[in-house]
Amino acid sequence: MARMIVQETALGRRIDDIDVLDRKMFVKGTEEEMRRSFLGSEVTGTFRHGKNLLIGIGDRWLYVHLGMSGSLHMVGPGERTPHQRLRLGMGGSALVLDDPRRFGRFGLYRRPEDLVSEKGLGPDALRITDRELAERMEGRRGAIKPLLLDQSILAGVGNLYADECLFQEGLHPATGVRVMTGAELTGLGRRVRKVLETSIAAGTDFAKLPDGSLLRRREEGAPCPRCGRELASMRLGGRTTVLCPACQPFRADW
DNA sequence: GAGTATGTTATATG
DNA sequence: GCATATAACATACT
Repeated sequence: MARMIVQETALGRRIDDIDVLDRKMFVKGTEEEMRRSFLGSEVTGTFRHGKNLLIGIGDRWLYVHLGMSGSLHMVGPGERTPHQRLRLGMGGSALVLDDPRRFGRFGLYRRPEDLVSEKGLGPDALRITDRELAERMEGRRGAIKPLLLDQSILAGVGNLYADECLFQEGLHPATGVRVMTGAELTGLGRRVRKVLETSIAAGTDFAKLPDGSLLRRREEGAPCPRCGRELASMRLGGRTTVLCPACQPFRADW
């Protein structure tokens, strides 16, 4: 979605002002380098891989990761957001990175390939094939959910979407990946793409997701969208995990 | 004050 | 090397 904002509001526009409001989040490259490349240059394109976004400006790519609470906005003249961390001015309006918790990051890359290799990212979750997913899970041990969140296996699945995918597939998050069948892995690959596509189509507004989506009300004690029984919550890999114990039976004999 | 939160990374442990 | 758990990061909210 962040990429779409840039595509629709910033593409082709010229940067005439730069405001780095949080140096701690500026993790790669220098402000000098940014000014030299960006000022007077146009936004030429975007590139996304998993949760990482690159915005081409001049001869550099602006790297943006939204962390847990970040967001991108195009704001009008004089307008500001509550937690601005970076502002790129263009003809009065500005592209703003807002992030209350400051877990987000930004920086500069020379080429998109550098981002993928430097971070060791797996295939993008929207484009990964069923076979690729199955292959990359081979030889692994442990519960499926933490593996789904591992950005080096596939890039782009976060905690909430991992829960949604496993729920849709009727798989308990702690299912041992070694006891999963080929068909289950294939189904999961297809589900990952489907869940992300559906969310994007809904503008990441969970209320607009189809009936039967866990994300519409992902909380302990809420009714399971499929069977109506109470959803349970547990911690897995340090992350809150919501599931339906009835629809997602536990089997982890690895 | 305590507990929790959509992510990533470092560190310790088995 | 691999997997797991925990803490840390920084802030908002219940």
